Amino acid sequence: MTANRALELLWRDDRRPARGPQRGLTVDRVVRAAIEVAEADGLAALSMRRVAQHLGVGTASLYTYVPGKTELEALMLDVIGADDPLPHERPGDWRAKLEAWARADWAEFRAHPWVLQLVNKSPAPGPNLLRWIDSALRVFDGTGLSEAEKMAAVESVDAYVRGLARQHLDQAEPDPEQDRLLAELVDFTRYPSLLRVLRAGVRPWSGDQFEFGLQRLLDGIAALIDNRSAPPEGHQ
Amino acid sequence: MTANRALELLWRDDRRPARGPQRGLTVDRVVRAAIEVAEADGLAALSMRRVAQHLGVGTASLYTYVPGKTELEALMLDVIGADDPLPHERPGDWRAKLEAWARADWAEFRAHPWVLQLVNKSPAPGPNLLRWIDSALRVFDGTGLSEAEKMAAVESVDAYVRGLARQHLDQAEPDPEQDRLLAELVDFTRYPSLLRVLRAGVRPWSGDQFEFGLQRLLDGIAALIDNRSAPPEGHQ
DNA sequence: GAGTAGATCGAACGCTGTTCGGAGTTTGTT
DNA sequence: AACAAACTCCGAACAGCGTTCGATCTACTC
Repeated sequence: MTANRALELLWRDDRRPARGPQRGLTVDRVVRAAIEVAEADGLAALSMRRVAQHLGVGTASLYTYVPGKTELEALMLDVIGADDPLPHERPGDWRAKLEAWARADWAEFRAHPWVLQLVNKSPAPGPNLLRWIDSALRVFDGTGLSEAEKMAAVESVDAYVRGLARQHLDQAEPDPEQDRLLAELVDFTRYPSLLRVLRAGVRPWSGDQFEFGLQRLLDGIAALIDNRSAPPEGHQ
Repeated sequence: MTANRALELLWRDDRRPARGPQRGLTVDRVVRAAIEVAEADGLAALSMRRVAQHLGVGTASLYTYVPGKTELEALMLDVIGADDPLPHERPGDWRAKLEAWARADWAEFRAHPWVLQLVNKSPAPGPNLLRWIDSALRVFDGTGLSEAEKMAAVESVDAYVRGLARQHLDQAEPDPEQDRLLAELVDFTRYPSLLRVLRAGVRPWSGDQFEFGLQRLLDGIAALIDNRSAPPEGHQ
């Protein structure tokens, strides 16, 4: 079962074998090399051959450190976020903490697109993921939310940030030639509401609207929390 | 430029050539065949060879209908959502319309995972996308939101639905054996908040929490709209 | 009828992740 | 000291991928 081997790797069960020649590398060096390739030339350029080449090693040798590419990707993901500050360590109340984390995550995805493309591909949870979930849940301590609501709130903000980052990522940069062709092919008067938005200078999926949705979502969570902590008053 | 050809295809600029033998297929049949393959065996099984085989045709022939796989995927995406009801056509006020659309989209992504995996990969906007954006924007007519805010609201809900659907999709189904191994490898007392949530019977990223985040986000948007439409009263 | 643009598609190119088997190295046991 | 087991390393190969090339055939224009 490949998922099990992934688990063991993620949780660093590296009992080294007793016999055989000494290893020339470590799992960690392989993972770091993979990250360097992805950072330099993008996720599309990440291949076992490239990673091996970067390490000055035969391709097949990688398979003594890592069972396959999927597991390597899972390790990359768990390593990359290890140094980020945790949500509960940030200053302020729950809202300030979550806000700061969301902005940092958003910035991270813009800076390292490959992380976003890899995210959610992991076959098993790693230490960093669990650490992060625990921290994010802790942010809601004392808010009066139920356990299910805490988890839901965390998932919601996470889903929003990732979803918007993905839309932004896959959005091609504006190309005048393509815009010209589009204007030529499409009768935009058929889309009056869209036309009004475009005329107002708004660029859909540009990422400019990140704060708007974040604030609305946090407003909604705040309203729920206020309702919970407010004493049952007169009406109703 | 491949994106331009994609645009022309999406907007059906099919000026057929004057000379040469008659074509055995149409772009539409190729796209439909591709969708059938993805529907049957998943996106991973979608290859030009598979599509050609499904049509009883040589692989290279596909390239007379479609410039490449990327463009074929773009066409698949534009075709698949063509029959869905548009947001502004649904009953009720803006909130009811958006809610109904979000639920339908969520259900669609669960039923046809390949759509989610392909989404945002399109090199150019198709008719269906523009039609949908226009309709979604129309939902906010008369709410007092600015054009930028309307677009932001649409993007937010869209990002949330897609983000959560992706998390749910890539979540492996629970495996007792793997859970056992995880429990063996991991000291869960290091993650007390997570432990409390799990003990409460909550399954993270199960998708059960879809409604929670949707309602919070819509609450936040509603609060903004109420503020806008409320007459400037005494205090403030 | 000649010329030509286009349709079809087998074969090949360069790429991918992965497996196999042989050669070399270290260790534990006898 | 000798041997066997266990392990590392890795060139070569396998099956699959998207795409291109070139030959062959077709149907239209002049």
